[in-house]
Amino acid sequence: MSGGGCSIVWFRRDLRVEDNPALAAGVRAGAVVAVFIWAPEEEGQYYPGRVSRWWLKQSLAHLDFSLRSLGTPLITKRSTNSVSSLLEVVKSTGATQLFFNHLYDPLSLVRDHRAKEVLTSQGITVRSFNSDLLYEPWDVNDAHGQPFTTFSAFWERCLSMPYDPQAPLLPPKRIIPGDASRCPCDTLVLEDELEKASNALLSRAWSPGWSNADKALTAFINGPLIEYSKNRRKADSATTSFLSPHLHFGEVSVRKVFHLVRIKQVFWANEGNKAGEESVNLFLKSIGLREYSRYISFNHPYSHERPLLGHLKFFPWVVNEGYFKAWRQGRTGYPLVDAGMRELWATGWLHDRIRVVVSSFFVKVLQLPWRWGMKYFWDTLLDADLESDALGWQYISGTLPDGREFDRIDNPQFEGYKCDPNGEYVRRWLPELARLPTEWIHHPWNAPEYVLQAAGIELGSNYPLPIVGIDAAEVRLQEALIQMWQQEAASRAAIENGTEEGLGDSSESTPIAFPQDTHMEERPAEPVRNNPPHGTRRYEDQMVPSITSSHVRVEEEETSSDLRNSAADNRAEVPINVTTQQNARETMNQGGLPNVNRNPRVQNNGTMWLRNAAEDSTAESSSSTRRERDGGVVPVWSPPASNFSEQFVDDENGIGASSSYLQRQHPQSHQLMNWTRLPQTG
DNA sequence: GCGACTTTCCT
DNA sequence: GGAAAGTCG
Repeated sequence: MSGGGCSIVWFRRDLRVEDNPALAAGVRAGAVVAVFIWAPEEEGQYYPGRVSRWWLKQSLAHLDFSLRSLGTPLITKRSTNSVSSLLEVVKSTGATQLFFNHLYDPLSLVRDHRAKEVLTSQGITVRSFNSDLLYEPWDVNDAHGQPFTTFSAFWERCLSMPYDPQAPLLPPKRIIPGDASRCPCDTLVLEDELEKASNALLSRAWSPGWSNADKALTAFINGPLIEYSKNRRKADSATTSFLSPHLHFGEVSVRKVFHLVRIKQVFWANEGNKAGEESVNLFLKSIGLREYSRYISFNHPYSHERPLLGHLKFFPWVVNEGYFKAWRQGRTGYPLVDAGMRELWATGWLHDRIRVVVSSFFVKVLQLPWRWGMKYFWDTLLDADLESDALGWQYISGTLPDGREFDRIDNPQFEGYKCDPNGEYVRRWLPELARLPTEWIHHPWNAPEYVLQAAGIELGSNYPLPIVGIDAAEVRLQEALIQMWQQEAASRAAIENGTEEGLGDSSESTPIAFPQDTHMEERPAEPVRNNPPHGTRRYEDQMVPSITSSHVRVEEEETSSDLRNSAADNRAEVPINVTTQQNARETMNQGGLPNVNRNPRVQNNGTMWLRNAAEDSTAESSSSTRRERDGGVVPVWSPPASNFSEQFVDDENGIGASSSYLQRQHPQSHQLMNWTRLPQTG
């Protein structure tokens, strides 16, 4: 089937040689050229953060080493357009086939579709595989063939599928190298000099790379796993798997994790070890959440930027950059929150429990827009993962059908005594509180003066008073919710009266720009593509390793005068409606190929992203276009799933959305956007 | 062992 | 808010 030419194996977030179906297919087909394309500008505002790039750098080196020892190097390419780079690689190597593994974030869905389309039209055989999930999202449906809308139902179904997830594949024994002599490597600069210093400590704690991932997995299964149900909610103990960054980059196959863990479970079940059995269930559940994040992303590609429940769109977020800064710097006056934020700042890592605490505090107490928090996580987490983080923040924000109630505030004081009962975690990250007795460690504002004095604490001076009181936060939250429902009702009424135009551009439903003064993303008014490819962007927040010296950074709050203006620039782009060529005719009337592209940042990407989707998705074409099993298969718009539309915000626009910014961009508002299958081949 | 009550957890 | 699990008489 190889027909003489070699195969390109396109590595992305599957940086492993074991259980890698795309690589296996390439090896089976003959000579292989392995390629990794670094095109971060394609990610828009989700340009990978410093620690994430550090990880990637190590992981690529590791993969290159492994591939070389099997017979072929990893060719790295620096690009601003993955698809055209692929095409160049194909041409310069004379390849006739392209293999890659699926990804499910909205950007990849569109990019990969385009890659298939473009390369197929050049006569290249393109095949793609599932390597990232136990089951492809389109294979997990309810009795009516509809996607699930709650996690537990979804996961129950996954665990009771009639067929097991595929057994992991062994690594190839050797790889016949394709001719890459005319396809030189680009050097990827994934960290600059400044970042190197900040990154130096990371390698003490972490070992990226697929074989290290494998070791981490084995160590976890033979160690902490059995106690997982007991220990998993202690902030400070090394009882979690620490697999998440490995999983993010696909260094370890989730199917291998699943199989090994299941084997252990059977073993413990036979021993009658109930705790061990339960531990496996709980651990698998966290694997299930990762699956679910892809599932949600696939079925609702806007979930990283818009609440899945429509009414949350009307929540009056507190746009207060001072709060945001205090949260980032761990200066909120709530010890558990501050300890967590400083750990994140210093290490790029947070225990899952602490992520819940700090993000819940962010949304419920500070009432800052959840997407700011999500973006900060993206910039700082070692395991930053768009799908998982979007799911996490939506859960915390109460914007999922089965998420937390929005009106309930988690009290960091009580949470503190649950996950850090002895205050050790707080003392480690907040040295200024180190001498405070455990009795007060999670609520120093209640401590008697003499206790504080003895501990060397002066509240408001060397440790802040609570930035917002819980009681005040509760009151404000109730008021905000009342306002939200009023807005929602008003908007609903306006739509029913057909006067939605009249409501104008209410700021509540306008996406709120990520503050620009945080140095975590590209500087304002400077399109990404004009940035130097790397390096010169500043990550000041992350670069202050000294915790104690950081507090007195009294920077003036430049309240960004043009939040409204920058909203347009910061909103992540919207995937366009894409179809296969075979089905292009059916959907052509929807403007399947965009002719409008108002986002200066994505002009180079041409047709990949579309700011103004007004032309798309009239969704009249209810063509749930079934695809052939093999070859250039793509996600397409699917017909509206009317039974959801009452509950979910329509992915393009919320139910009851007023004529906001979004509304104007997406006048056809009542269809649930959905991607159908990007089927597995091979 | 059992029912009423309390606490914990929920993606 | 409601299920599930723990606790006490």
